Amino acid sequence: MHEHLIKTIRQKVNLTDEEAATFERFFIPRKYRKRQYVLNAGDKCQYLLFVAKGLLRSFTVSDDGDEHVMQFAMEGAWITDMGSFLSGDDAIYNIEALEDSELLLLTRDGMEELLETIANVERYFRVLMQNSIIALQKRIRLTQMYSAEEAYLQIMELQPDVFNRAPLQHIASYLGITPETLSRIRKQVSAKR
Amino acid sequence: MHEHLIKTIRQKVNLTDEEAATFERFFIPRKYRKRQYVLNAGDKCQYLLFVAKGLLRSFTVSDDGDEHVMQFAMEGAWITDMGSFLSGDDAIYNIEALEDSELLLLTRDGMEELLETIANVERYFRVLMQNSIIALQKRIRLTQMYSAEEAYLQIMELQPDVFNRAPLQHIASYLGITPETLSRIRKQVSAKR
DNA sequence: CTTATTTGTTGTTCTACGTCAATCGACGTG
DNA sequence: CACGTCGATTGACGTAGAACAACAAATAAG
Repeated sequence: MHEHLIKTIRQKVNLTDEEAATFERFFIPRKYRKRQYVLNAGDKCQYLLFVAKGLLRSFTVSDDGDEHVMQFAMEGAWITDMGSFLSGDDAIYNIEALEDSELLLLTRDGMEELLETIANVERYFRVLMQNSIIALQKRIRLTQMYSAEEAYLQIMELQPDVFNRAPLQHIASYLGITPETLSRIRKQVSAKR
Repeated sequence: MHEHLIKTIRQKVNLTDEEAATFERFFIPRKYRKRQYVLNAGDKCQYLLFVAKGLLRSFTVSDDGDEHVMQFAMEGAWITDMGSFLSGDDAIYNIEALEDSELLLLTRDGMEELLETIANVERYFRVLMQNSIIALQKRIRLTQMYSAEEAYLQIMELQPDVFNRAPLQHIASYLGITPETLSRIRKQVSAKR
């Protein structure tokens, strides 16, 4: 279960075998069933999560009860409530397993210790964060410049691996549209070809 | 002009006076006039920019010629085309001075050298990136869960310093609405009180 | 001070998407 | 196997915001 983690890290920075072994030790493996919540908004987010297997979503719930998906995370991805994890504030996001999933959990203390123990870890996380920023900006442009249909076509073309696994209602939420609208878009798209 | 930079860094990590002096030396001070472009989409983005004074915007231009604002940056903020700066790809963003501005420019090589020379720099940038992620996620939720009017009211309440300085057309673009719609929203809002 | 240019406002019309409600199918559970 | 629940689809109708066009106000330029 940890091999995936090490392989992912080594795509961005070098780790000696010894370092890799140390690194692994800080992660708590845990399994979640489909529909199980990994984090509830309002709680403190205690972990940074690495997805070894499965699919998760993070989302907020607005006053009127509507859900708004922030992120999907599949194998090899990280997910957390960054604000809560880093600052100890109450979490604003919920995190839910959309499939049976295997996660590797890193606590705040664990992370701090890792950053101090292994030189390249600080660099790894910086690079990881940079890539997240690029992805988030891309996502902002997606809804800012494209119609719902165009945005839908783009994500399906560029990230089919995630979005073919996610339920339609959550894809709609991710795009900021209703399930009804997404359903109509899909109908139109399939009619066109 | 560099004092602001050092003060900003020291809000997040410790630097000895010696380190601070070294740090400063890597930054190229440069002034830009209002309306001047700091970066043109299509060029390589050579610098990470620290705003010592003034106000900038980064934005993309879509095929139909519409502009889409990604970010405003005022004193104390950083701005760049992250993808281009880090990977050497062509820039997709333009960066323009909205006021006469004083910037401190850091090259890619300069950044690498700084990361190697001063221990806490790596940490500083990681923390900076983390905060950017939190801010970007907040921004995504802004348009995902709120109406244009609510979103407008929120940014004006939460970041009045930036948004009271930025031209309305660019605020509209940031929110993903037309200038006409923003104008009507403002009229309604002011009528309500 | 006068004229251009840019930026913001207002009115009218149009459309993409939302809302509400009903239906159908796929699962999961007793 | 019947029933309840949940997810997706479809239809009818409503609305926020876009598009287009004209105008006003503010800035810049001569």
